[in-house]
Amino acid sequence: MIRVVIFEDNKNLRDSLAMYLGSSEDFMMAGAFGDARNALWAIKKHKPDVILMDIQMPHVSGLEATLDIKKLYPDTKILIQTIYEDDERIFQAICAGANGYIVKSPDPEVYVQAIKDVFASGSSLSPNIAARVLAMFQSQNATAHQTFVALTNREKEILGCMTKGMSYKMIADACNISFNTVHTHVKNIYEKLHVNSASEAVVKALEWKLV
Amino acid sequence: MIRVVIFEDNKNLRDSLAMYLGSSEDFMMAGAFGDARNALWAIKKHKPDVILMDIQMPHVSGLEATLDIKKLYPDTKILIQTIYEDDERIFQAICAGANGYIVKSPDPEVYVQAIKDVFASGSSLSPNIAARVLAMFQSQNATAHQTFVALTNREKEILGCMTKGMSYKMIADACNISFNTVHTHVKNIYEKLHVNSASEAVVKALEWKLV
DNA sequence: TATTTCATCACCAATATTGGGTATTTTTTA
DNA sequence: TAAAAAATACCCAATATTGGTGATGAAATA
Repeated sequence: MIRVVIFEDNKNLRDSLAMYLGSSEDFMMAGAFGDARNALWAIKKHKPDVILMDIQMPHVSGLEATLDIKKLYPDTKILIQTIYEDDERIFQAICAGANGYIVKSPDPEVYVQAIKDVFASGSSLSPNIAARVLAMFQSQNATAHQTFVALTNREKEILGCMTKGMSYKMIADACNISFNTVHTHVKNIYEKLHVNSASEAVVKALEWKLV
Repeated sequence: MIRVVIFEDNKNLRDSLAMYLGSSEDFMMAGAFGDARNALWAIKKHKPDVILMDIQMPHVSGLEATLDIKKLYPDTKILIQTIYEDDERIFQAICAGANGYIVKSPDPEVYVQAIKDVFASGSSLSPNIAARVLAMFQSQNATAHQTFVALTNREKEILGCMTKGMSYKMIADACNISFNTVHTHVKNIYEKLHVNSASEAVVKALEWKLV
């Protein structure tokens, strides 16, 4: 049996979920709470295997609670359930240590399956959440713009120096060219990148993985 | 009906999958191939909605094929199916543009559900693959340094402006403070970050996710 | 071969940044 | 409530950056 604790501020949903899960032989409902203020105490007392956690709750958000719980009980699986599908919230939830993220559904079997998956395999993502996660993952490791910004080798080298915070003088020294030549290259880089300061150039260089 | 093409070198599995999916009213089996050498031609001809792609295949690996297909047909969903669950392969598959990643299963319903999910929601991940992806995601976005660099809110705000390439003047304007105050904050930021130029500060801000 | 691109260098002038110091007010914390 | 931290602001001087123009030789390209 999987010991489950629920944090969900909507009383209706909380009660129906508790009843539905409690009536199953696979689950042992260890507690259901309307907010996460006493979450740590509840975890300590009820020792759940899986926690079903709403994001939007009064007093303490589900993300904060997740962070706190994971610090003390890293092995307890936390399944975020929410109506929000924006990248920012998904991102925060994952970084807080969530083991799964499902969108609220009227079908209780969705919860049953997700809890079982989290318990057995360590994770569960709704298909549309999975799509967002993969997209974020891809964009973090993207190499898209390289083709569109044609920096010469020297320019890339100098831009690389700039991302290390080097001044014109230092770059000139490192590349064995004159200060004025560095200046010229920098001007060309700025034009190609459509920027007009070192900071902007550095940000683009890192974002677009030009160096 | 969802048009499906299969690339799978194991003839037994390929044939049984084709038969199983073909007998369903939800799917239209548009082709099943033992390797991906003529993948692009096959896609062009059969115009599938979803491609079931094995990783380990003779001649051309499923990852290479995925990369090639996604370049020309970015909207065609590619579902990787494999026995491998190592991080490296999962990582490569995602970066190649895969929309889903499922572990081979003896239960054909697993494929049915995964294909439907990919088609409807854009993605599908086996629970244990999802766990690996989340773990990679978390480690990539580890926020170790935050605790050690105590920037005030105002300082973070100004550092944020700097990552957008704004000058002191622009920052002063945006934050409704004087040029001199911006100067003071910048000096404090540089001291806390142990840097002495905007570029360096911006790089650290991005690397350490301080903004 | 003619042309274009790349890498190099120089000069000038305007503007921006950086580092130093000092100081007041407000907010937070002990 | 007293002390500390944060946010505000100003001054000065040295240095760095930015944008402009112009130019040369080498290498790649058409």
